[in-house]
Amino acid sequence: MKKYGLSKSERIKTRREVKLLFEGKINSIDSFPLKVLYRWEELAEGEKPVAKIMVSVPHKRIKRAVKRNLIKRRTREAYRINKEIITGKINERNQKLLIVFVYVSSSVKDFDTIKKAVITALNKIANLA
RNA sequence: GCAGCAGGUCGUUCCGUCGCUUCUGCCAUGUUGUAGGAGAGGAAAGUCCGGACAGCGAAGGGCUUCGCACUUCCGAAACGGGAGUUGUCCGUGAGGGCAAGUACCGGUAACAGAAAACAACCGCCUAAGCAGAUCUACGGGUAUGCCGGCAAGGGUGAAAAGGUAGGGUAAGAGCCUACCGGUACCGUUGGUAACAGCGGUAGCCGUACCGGCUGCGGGCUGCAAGGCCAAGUAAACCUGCGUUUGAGGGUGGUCCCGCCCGAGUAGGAGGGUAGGCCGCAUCAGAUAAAUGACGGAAAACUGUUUCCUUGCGGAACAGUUACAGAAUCCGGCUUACAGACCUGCUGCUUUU
RNA sequence: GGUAGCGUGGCCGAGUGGCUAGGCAGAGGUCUGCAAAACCUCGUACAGCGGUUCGAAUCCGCUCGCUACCU
Repeated sequence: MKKYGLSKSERIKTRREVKLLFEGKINSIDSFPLKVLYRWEELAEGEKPVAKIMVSVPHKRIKRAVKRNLIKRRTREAYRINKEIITGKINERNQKLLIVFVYVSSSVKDFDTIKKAVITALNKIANLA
């Protein structure tokens, strides 16, 4: 796994995994302007320990597609730069970690604000694990 | 110089670090390599029109229904575009917006007003016809009434049956005449045409909207169309109709002509699934949806400050750099948009 | 992605071209010793901007917001 990469395999792409996050017993962290939901999963046959993420920005709060895209890119970027915070824990537990970042503000925040929120959330996940 | 109108073009650039999607090659398959290439728009938007494409019985006829409607050219087509015609509204102006087939038939026109369309409430008139007090020279016949006539005047209204003047009359009226305005028709000139100009003829003379009528066009549904693969469940239950005496279905709002399938079918309640591939790209081609993040320069614009300068300008600081993100693909329309540039033109001001 | 529909006071909701009904809630008053009930009175309502028309909630465009359906 690249140290600062974020390829397809590190993103949640199937309906099954989304269902797990929103229907099962989940852990939630508020870190304005984000709400972070995460869940540890046992590895399936042949899988390696990995963290998979998705970013959600509701149309109800941000009307323009350009702005929603911008927020998603900034959030992914902030995770990409700082994901090493949790990579150690994942290898230690030998599990799969699913994370979803839900944007809860109604205005577009700059990169620094989002970055701080992501770092705070990742640190909490690492400490609680 | 300032303000503006019309048409067109563009709509940030460069460097560094770290990333994303995809294609090709290589090493030989790293579910995470390496090298090189490609990677949002003028509106990608709204989904308002039109087409390609796909499925649905041949998509045939009648009725119904929907859309369009000055002329001409372009266009595959469009409720599209160019140029033009007429009317009307806005603007000092350059210009801009809107409208336009037809009038045989029908409907509507609140409130106000006499009346909103074969007009007659007030009003004006009493010539002709009938009756006829007073009067009478006994022949009549006045006032008046009846029967009627008229459309000039009436504070309304968005709109009132062409306007002015004269004649005419009982009173009046295009009833008649002159001039003016409009309409229709004829001729002629120009124009492909809409139409315009000129000449003549006809007293032919209010308006708006809608329906109707006429002509032309349209089958419907839309890539969640449609096709394939994989996985899984329930061939079970209830009700109606039916098995060659034919239920039901096979595209449209309905009917008809004809054709086909047919032993099940329609509804209810309940259960399962909701993954992948094609469609889907002539160098964007994703699919929880890539095309970016951060930092530093440059450029442009705006504002402020002070200084220099006759002035054009220069410097410093601050701010701004829009609207907006492809999802089958094209042609238009509409809407959003910081700012810059080009061409033609208009108004005002100044100088010559 | 595509296809439909809706928007009328704080809330619900009628209104098919002529002053925008009605109910609930709210405010003030009458009544009462005080309340309730009843009665009377009151208010920047047609999502926004244009167009057609003498006149638009209504008809026609565009914009905004909301909802439903198609897999």
